[in-house]
Amino acid sequence: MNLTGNELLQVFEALANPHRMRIVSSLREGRKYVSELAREVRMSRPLLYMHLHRMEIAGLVSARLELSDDGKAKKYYELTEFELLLTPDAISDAVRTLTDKNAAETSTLEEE
Amino acid sequence: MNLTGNELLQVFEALANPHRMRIVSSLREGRKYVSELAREVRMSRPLLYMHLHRMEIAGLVSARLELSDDGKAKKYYELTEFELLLTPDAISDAVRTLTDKNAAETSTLEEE
DNA sequence: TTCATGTGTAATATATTTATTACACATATA
DNA sequence: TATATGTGTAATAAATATATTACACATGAA
Repeated sequence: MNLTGNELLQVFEALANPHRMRIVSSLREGRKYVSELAREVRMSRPLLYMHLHRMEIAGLVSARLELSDDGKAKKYYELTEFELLLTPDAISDAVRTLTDKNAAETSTLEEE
Repeated sequence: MNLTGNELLQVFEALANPHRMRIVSSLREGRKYVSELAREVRMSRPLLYMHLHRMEIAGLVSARLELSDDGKAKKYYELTEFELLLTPDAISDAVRTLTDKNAAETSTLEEE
């Protein structure tokens, strides 16, 4: 798994929160839908959404909306299997591809 | 290296910032004193202090105040050699020792 | 004495993250 | 129809993190 500086930063940001660490732990048992997970980690659904979005952007989890037998739509979140070795060297390498701003645009033009 | 949940969280928090990632990268070249490092990473000294403190608490760096030949006191910061494998399992394990608050007190009494 | 170089911190402003509240909409069942 | 269960989001409040400014104090050299 070779991440750019910005990607690695997003992973750190995604993990730098106790709730999100617990979410990782909970999802390790298997995929769960949002309301289900919200009950488990004792969190309001809107708040959980926010946390899941951050984790999704970082690539830690992925989502999939399904229609269950009882007709309810359920959004299942699943854990990404990741494995990265964290060392000063690994971070230094990543820093070389770390841009100042997490600029949204993938523009060809680089600003001063 | 076996960290508790709270310790691991602090490491994530310490790394979840582009400046601090750059500091790790810079210190990998060798120890540096604060003003020197501030010039390298182009940051004001008070701000750098703040970042270094966070990293120090997380155990990523260590400091040592020395008296240099020219009589100036210089505070040298050095990188800790760390190596941790980041996987869902590792995080889950750590979560078991993750307390709700980063409570300062190491009290025997546990609050409800 | 003044200047350039260090350390150290308090007070404050700004920005970002985290959390809550209040909605809208859908399906199945009592 | 009312209730319980889902999804999804906008607006706002509260808490933290980040950044700046302004200090005090010290040493050596010009």
